[in-house]
Amino acid sequence: MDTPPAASRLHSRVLDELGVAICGGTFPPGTVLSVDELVERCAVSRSVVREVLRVLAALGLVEARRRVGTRIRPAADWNVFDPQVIRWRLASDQRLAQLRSLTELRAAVEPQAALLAAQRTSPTDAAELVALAAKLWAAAESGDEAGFLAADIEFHRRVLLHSGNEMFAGLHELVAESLTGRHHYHLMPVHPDRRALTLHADVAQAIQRRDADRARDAMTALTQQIHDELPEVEGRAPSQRLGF
Amino acid sequence: MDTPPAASRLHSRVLDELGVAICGGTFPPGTVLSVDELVERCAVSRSVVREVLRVLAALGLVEARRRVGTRIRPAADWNVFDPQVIRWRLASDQRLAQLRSLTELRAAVEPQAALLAAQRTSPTDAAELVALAAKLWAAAESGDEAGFLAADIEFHRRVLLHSGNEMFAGLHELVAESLTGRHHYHLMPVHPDRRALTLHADVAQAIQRRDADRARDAMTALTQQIHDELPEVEGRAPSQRLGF
DNA sequence: TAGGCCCATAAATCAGACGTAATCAAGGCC
DNA sequence: GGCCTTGATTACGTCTGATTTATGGGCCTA
Repeated sequence: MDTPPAASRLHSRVLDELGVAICGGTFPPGTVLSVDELVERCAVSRSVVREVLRVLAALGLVEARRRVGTRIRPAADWNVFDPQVIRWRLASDQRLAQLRSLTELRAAVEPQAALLAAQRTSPTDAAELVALAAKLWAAAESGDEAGFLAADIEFHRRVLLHSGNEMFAGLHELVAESLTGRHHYHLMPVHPDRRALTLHADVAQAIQRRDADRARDAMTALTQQIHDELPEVEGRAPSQRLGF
Repeated sequence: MDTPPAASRLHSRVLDELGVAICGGTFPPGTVLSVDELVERCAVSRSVVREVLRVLAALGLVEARRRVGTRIRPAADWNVFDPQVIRWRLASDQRLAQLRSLTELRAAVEPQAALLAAQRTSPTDAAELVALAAKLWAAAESGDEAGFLAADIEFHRRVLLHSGNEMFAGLHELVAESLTGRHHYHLMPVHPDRRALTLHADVAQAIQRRDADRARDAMTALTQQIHDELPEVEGRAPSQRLGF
């Protein structure tokens, strides 16, 4: 079984609780949390609280100082590339702004990844990419939403993995979270349009034919379209609660 | 004082020790480390070891399983965007490959960041960017290596920060580590050439004049040059020890 | 007012105990 | 003979109490 048994219950529960609270703004930067205080509030032992705080510190969310407590750090210091932090932020009322950031990053990274994949991937992997694009097309035509999302995630994931660059590859979870988030919050078109489907196929085909420039251009067009489809974020609107 | 007092001694010592060992290949993926074993080897208490392991688990370097121990995870699962992980990997014998990866990522991200900065940054910040490019030029002409490195880091950092995208901004540490690493391991040209200096100035000027496309193109040329200057990595050469 | 000393405080560390789940192997059943 | 059940074992997970350490702020002196 390759399923990691979902970490220890208490630790991950408290970690998630605090992560969501911090990223969601319940504890604004500057707030201090003491260990004893959290022991009471979360009804767990000091070990659990301390280990959670250590992890949060590693993610840049908090900073422990002797004699004062553990202070929430400003958002600029957070490790926004950590998948866990991304999830917490997507769960906050900043989700739209977060999705726009993620999409802008994708628009920068994925075209380059497609270019590199066209130069470096193996014939077998390229073939599987073409197959995935076809599967995506089929899922769209048959209205299989879940299948479409899964194939979409897998497609973009593979392009990143086949770029032959571990930094790009390390972004595959980020892209998956981004797509899942977009779907989960109903921020993507119900019926994926034909152009997007064509562009996915173009990317796959270009990679298979080693046409690096065309792969990059197709992916650029694709990510640009994804970006344009996101609803405008109106300044710092207090987010209309969607019921999630 | 804004200097975080360098974290607790034991914790950071053991964390760094294990991080370097794992990223350096001393413990290949699959190796299991038990808490008690580490307690002896590092001569610290269980709390310290457990907190360190929790952090390493959060960074994706290890995975704890009941009844078996804490196992090193394959490198593909590591959080390669964590600044600490980046440092550990730059300290390993994979440093050249790591620097190439970082540089390829920069080549994808920084041009887009420059484009966004040209659209979004304030006049004041743009002016400071131009000043920084000039300072860079001056440092190069007077042969001030340390000053050049500092100005270089600050220049690229600001472009990322002024992109108005927190994901790009979150990469500023990564770029700093990359530049520092390149310098520290003597992998950059001793005398920065005139073209790189010109391109820095071009980027700053284009941003100030809101010429987004020119800012992007200049940054593309710049990152491309940086990439081309890196020595070729010969397959999986066992790395000629440089004395560091 | 400036500078240095003292102390209360909360994190950092240590030590030991018990709970819990996953592994492995022995034994029985089909 | 092979598969399933079962129980002992093991190392992580959690809890608790004590002790050490560094530091922010108050207080005292010059």
